[in-house]
Amino acid sequence: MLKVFNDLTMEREEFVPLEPGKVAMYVCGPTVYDYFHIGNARTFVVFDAIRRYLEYRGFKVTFVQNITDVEDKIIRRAAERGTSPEEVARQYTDAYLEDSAALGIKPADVQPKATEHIAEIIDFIQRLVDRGYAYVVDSDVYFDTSRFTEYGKLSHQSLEDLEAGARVEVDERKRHPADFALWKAKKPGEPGWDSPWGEGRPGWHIECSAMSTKYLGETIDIHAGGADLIFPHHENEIAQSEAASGKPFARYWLHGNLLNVGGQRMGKSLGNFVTVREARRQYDPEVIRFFLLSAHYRSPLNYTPESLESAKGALERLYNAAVTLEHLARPERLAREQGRADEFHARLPKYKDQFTAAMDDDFNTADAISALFDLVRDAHASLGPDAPAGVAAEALALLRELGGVLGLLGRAGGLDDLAEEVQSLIDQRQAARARRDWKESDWIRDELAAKGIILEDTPSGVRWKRKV
RNA sequence: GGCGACAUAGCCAAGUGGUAAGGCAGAGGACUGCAAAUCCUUUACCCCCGGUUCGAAUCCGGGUGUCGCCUCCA
Repeated sequence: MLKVFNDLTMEREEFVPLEPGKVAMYVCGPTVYDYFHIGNARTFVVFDAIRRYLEYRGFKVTFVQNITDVEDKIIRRAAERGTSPEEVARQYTDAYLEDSAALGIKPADVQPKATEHIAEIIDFIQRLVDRGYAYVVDSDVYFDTSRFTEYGKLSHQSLEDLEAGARVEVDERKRHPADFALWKAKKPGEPGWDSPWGEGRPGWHIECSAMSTKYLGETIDIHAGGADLIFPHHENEIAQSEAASGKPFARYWLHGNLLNVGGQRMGKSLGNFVTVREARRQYDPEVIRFFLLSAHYRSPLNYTPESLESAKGALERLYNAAVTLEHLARPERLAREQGRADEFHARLPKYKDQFTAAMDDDFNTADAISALFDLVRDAHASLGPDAPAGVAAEALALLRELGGVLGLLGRAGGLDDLAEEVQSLIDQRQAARARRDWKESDWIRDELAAKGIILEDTPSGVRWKRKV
């Protein structure tokens, strides 16, 4: 039974989608004004893994993620650079898609952009105005939070609590400090679209309500994002959507914890961030992905160079196992040993169950990964050089299957044909070893290492792999 | 002030009542021409103090410390 922690109820609940077998899932995407950083990546990677697991579990998932391509920061960035907001948005949308692909994040089924849904957004706001949930001041439109009695149900705060926070900017034109803009009147030099209230652009929160409703319907199964979006963003989405439709907006609200650096939140404003782009120069993106999945998604996770190194070592161990298994799985091998391998073979389902149980438990990726390591250790210990190829092949298939659920080990195995030059060097080295010419032998090994080919002399013959 | 988390070995991190997973790093051993990979062995007064219980890292109460949200932010 799949259990998920629902931030709306603050409880772990059985996951039951509205329509059996189908999941409507919406994850808030990036505002494209800069490269995204590893902290942002944590959320995207985590919910990508969750999506993959739901699919693995047999659900037909419709995954929607927006791209916010009109917003204050984009406009500001464009002004700084003397270019247009469209240009800034285009550049960083491309960068976002490229970096996410590198992190192994599957493309969304629908990736709507705010600027391409202005008509839907205007309709949505109009509905709120008509129903008395929004009011117009000059050419701005605000949501009237006082009218929505359940306001605060996600962040578990009342309007009074929020007011007491005293960090709300005072704006005399708003009826309540917590009221937020649905439509912002155009200021000189800003992009704008015609609307019943004058030229302007949408507020941040409304796009998600409008686009989620358009592509997934009025009530969706899962709405997710980073924990920092709980308030005000998701609170506001609930208010807008439920005020407009009169129906529950999302059944399960999932939020990923933030990534810390030096015990503090990684954030643009703190200047302590590392973009995925930068990190990619130093680490294989799969290492970054592994690191981001190495803690439970609702736990804090601290970013340090050491933890990345640790992730690298761990991932290498998994890949080493894949290489070993692939060698053992070669069909031409003669298997002379059967006993231990048979017992191991019988244990394979256990590892799959272990993995599934961990993921069923509110997507415990850290625990699920440990099932991979348990499988790998058992495989190494149980499959000697003479183990049957079929068992090795099955173990490798399972490792790839489970790794794939997490978006890992995509390159597992895949012993491609070596370049002839490389193969002849290996042959030369074998000849040198046969005549105990260690100098020549070691020289060739170093030579290949420089090309990223690692040689290992094993009881069952020389074997090679690519450096991670 | 309000709302909410977190505190487990050198480091990272699972574990929601029954002898403390997993990874990284370290040490020793096996294998190897040497390596590499791998295997075996090895390292925890579970932040503190009370309480509940036959039994608590796990539940309750009280501390201490760290963090997040309450303003744009994944």
